[in-house]
Amino acid sequence: MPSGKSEKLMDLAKRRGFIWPSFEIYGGVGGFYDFGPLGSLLKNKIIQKWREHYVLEEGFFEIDSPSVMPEEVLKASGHVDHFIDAMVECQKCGTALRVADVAREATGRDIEGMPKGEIEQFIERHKVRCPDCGGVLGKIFDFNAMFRTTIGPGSRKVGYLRPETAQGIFVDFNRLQRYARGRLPFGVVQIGRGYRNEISPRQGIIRLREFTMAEAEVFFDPEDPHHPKFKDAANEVLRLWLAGDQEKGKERLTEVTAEQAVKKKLVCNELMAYYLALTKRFLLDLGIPEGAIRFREQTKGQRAHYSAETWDAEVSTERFGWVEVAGLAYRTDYDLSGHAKFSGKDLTMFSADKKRKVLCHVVEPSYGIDRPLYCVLEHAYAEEKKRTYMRLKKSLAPIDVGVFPLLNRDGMPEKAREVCEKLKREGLMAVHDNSGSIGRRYARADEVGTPYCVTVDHKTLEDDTVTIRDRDTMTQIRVLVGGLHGVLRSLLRDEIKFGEAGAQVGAKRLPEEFRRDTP
RNA sequence: GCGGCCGUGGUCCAGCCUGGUCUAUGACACAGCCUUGCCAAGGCUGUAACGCGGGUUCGAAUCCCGCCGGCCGCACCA
Repeated sequence: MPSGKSEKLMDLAKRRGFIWPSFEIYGGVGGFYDFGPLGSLLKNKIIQKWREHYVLEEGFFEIDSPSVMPEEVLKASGHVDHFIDAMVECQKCGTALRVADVAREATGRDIEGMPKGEIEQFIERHKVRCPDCGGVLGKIFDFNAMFRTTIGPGSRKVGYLRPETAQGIFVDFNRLQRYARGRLPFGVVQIGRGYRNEISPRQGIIRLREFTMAEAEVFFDPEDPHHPKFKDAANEVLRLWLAGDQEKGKERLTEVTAEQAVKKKLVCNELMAYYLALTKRFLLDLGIPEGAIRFREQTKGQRAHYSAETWDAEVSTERFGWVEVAGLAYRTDYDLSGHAKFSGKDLTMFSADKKRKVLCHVVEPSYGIDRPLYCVLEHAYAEEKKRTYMRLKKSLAPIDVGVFPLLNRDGMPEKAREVCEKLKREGLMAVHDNSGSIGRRYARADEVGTPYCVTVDHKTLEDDTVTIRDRDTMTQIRVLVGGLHGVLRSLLRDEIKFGEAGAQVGAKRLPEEFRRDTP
């Protein structure tokens, strides 16, 4: 058995079908992971929560655009030119190396960001050779981290797998702004896969070559960066790690409310502050504890080519330290201007309020889905004495309820199966399990975070009641089968307290108040 | 991509140095049956592995090479 907590978590995740290495029978490929049956359910629930915040609450428009994009789009977005590393190939042994690495190893100097021509001179002047075989280095070439492909037969039409879903939104801007009917700000979201051909992926599910992202582009008038519901978020406390403090090597966090952050100009505008607050709420909603959340301002050198200010939402993990789970970037008019220039189309918008044309600016809250999923698993993982269980939020648990017979005889298995089928028909994710002992079945359910277990026992056969066991407290209540679905539903939605949802187990008769079929 | 370590059933591991009774050890997990009146109990039975490819050898889990993958450090992470 593995010893560390994170090893045991990963063991559980693999064993029980949350996360698997992809293409395993062929030895696997780095940077790719499969979600197993439980992982898929969990991932979908996380996405569902995100939709609740951004599509329902914020009223943003969700679109779904292709993963393969023609070259022009990514030229305009700057990805073809900026999403790159300068590489050099050894003329003798043929290995490709990052120029900046070779140069640093050989000369101790950092040439990051140096123009291509100068790099070649630099290599020449310092006689930098291949660190593997000592061979002469060839021409500098760019390694673009996008996966390249061709569209249609032949190789004339170049395409790329999108590195972010955002560009699919920007290129639809004209149709979207018409859909928004002149109202600003408005937001558009897209949930989908993005692709980045990492040179060397590491850290399991944290650095993937193909991953799911949920991105929101909030379009606004740069002269009016207000959020209509800002007061709802104004008092949310944000823990900020300012760029200035990072540059000075200070670990200090600044705690301010969203409102203060704007007033003190720690954050560029009200919209940014609002979405920082919303991001915090989303993470809390996933069950990440408040103390494990912070916002780190990217320093100038860390920021993407399109960004004027970026905040990373980070979650503290045992295994990987602080993990970036979302990036909130002030993209200004970079993308719309770029696409306007490259396409020749007018991408301004007529503001119904201001009665004038506006070139929108963009604040982009962009979330990974895979990383938060890992964080959720790690924070939910709990060990108590001999018990291992996932303290997942009820609304995130892949399985809602397990249904077991107490014993495998006297018609209990049949009855349990019948109850399980009924719950499934009512729309609950219910699973039946009758192998091993009752204790083992509870343990199996605990391990994957199933919040409730229903047990059919002898009393069920007499009075049609079953017990419901609570995952976290291991206590039980007894309810009528007829009202079971309603009780479970209310429990799962946190509408009633467990102890008040049914009769105490051990009571000789079900008290009157619980003798009704629908609570 | 570099340097170091590593890769045996679902999981964790023994065996490797010192090739051969290895038709591969153990534990846990899983499936079936028995048992079982509520928290991983017990009994029996069963499924199941030497990362991939090449080489050395009469013979390779074991020695050598390449590839793939993993972990740690460096770098990268728009």
